[in-house]
Amino acid sequence: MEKIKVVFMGTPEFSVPVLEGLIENYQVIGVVSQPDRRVGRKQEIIYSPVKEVAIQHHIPVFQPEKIRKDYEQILALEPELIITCAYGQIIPKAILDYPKYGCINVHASLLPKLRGGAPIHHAIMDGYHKTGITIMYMDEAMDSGDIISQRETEITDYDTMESLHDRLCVIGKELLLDTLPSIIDGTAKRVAQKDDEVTYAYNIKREEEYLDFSKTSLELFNQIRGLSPFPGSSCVITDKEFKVYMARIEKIDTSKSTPGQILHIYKDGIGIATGDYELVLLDIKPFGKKRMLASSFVNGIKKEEYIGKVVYGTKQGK
RNA sequence: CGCGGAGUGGAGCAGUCUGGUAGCUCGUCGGGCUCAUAACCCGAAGGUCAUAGGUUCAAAUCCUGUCUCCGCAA
Repeated sequence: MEKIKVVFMGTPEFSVPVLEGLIENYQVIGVVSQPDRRVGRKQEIIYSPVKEVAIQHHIPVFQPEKIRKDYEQILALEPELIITCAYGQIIPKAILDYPKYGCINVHASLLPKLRGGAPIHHAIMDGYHKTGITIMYMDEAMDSGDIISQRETEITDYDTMESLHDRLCVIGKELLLDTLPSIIDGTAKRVAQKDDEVTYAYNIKREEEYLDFSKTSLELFNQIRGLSPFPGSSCVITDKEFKVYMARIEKIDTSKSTPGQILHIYKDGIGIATGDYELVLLDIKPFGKKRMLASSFVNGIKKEEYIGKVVYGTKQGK
């Protein structure tokens, strides 16, 4: 049997297992990824993870600045099937209508929940207890097309954005490979999304990283885990900026304390008052330093200089 | 050359301004106490102070170059 000609569109690490799965089983004739950006302190050009994989397999890479206008090269490949996964741009109708077997998207949530660019972060931040992968037909809006298949995974208290990401990208690969045969032979189901159940998961904005200690300990706990390790949650302790990557909740009523006040220096972390219970920061990165366990950080400080001080979300928080 | 921070025993820090004996909190190892312990007591090991050069009687400390790590901005 001749292999179907597939074009893959994706950018970050999340898309890599999906692409690799396609390369093993289908004929990937082209890869589309976001344009190279200058990254880091030295403004070096780093290729996207998807582009790296494509180069390794000698697959042509296309990086249009705006695919809405610049898509002729992609159609010229004559793809029979297009798979997208965290590509980062809206695909124009001219592309959607072209392939014989359609344009299929792999999305990291149980649609119609969490439409948008940061479904993994938001699944944890917004307190979801389960999430998953959706395979769907694309339409011209964001993540709103008909659903073909879904697969769930539980979110535990130990999950971070990183652990959930790593699990979901494997599920995404498996579910896509399990689903594609039915798409190709025309037996795939096609279920419209329920409009009244839609929620959104927009890309994380800078201000969503700041920790507001007047919130509840659970909200803060979810925020920290949902942003760990990237981009991380931020706060300011004794005038120095910190990133926070993990915390735990200590069941001490702190509703009468000033939110953000440091109540205890524990052996494993820094105990801070929130809107309800104490939140203990466990895994942090002080300004200019490497990421470290809070137990290590605590070894290097004079406790009496910290206890009683108030922690803010930003320097402007004062 | 976009802006800024940092490199000191295994970990986290102080010491640097004002040059003069390598310090603190942990960890590790040995011993003690204890029914027991992540608790407590006693003791020990472990550091070319990122790196190269310069100034000096003397450099972790002052000057210059280099490397590495980190935050911001993009």
